[in-house]
Amino acid sequence: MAQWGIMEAEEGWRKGPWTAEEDRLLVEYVKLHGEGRWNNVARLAGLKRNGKSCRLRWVNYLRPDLKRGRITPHEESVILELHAIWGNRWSTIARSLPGRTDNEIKNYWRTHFKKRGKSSSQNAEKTRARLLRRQQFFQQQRQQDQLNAGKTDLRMAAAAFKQEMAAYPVVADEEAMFCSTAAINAYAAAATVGDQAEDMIFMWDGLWNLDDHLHGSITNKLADCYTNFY
DNA sequence: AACCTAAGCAACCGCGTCGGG
DNA sequence: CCCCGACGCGGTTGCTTAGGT
Repeated sequence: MAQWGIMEAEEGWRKGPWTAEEDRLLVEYVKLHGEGRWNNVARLAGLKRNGKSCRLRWVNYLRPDLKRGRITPHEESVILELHAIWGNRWSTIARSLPGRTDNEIKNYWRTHFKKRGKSSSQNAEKTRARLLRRQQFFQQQRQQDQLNAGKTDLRMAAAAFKQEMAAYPVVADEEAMFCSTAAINAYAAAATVGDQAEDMIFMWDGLWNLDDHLHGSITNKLADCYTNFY
């Protein structure tokens, strides 16, 4: 790959993509000296990389406990759930997903959930389709729980949410779209219960045009609603 | 087949925090 | 108490790949 080109900083540090040989040297270094003291790598391992670059390469790519492959639906749901709680604190979220890095989660979030402006209707369609798949997953996961839980407060929670939503201005710019775990779970729960799905669909739709600065407060309120479900 | 665009992802950068001297 | 180096985190960049026209 010619990504970034092959660069050398004025200090003599190499930049850009790592070669297999560099990877091997770094792995050898960590085997011998353990993680940390990254600024020693250049001296002890013969790498022309600064410590920061070495640490990043190790943490995000070379660590043996890293999980390869696609994010599973379960992991996706965890990401959504924790993002609703923690916001963009990717490292905090990553701690709950063994084998996944903050960088990976951040990239995943940005790619799948942080929707950008243009062709917004297309984006909306794609996201709704994704939501549907997610909903199917939740349906499987939670069906049993729902049956056991007595599936009571759904309509009440939806009504409460409608009331909350009415207190906030709606922004017509889909740039501000975001996903809320509470809404997703609520949606999934609604689908599980079936006859109350209409209210939950309203809940979801209400989230499409929220401005970013409302994210926190809305998320908290949704979390409250969500708590009421289970 | 050629071109275009969006998605995916590795890597960089800047900044904040922490601990040792 | 201050300074400085090491480290960690979140945001951003830009190249590659995949899919669509």
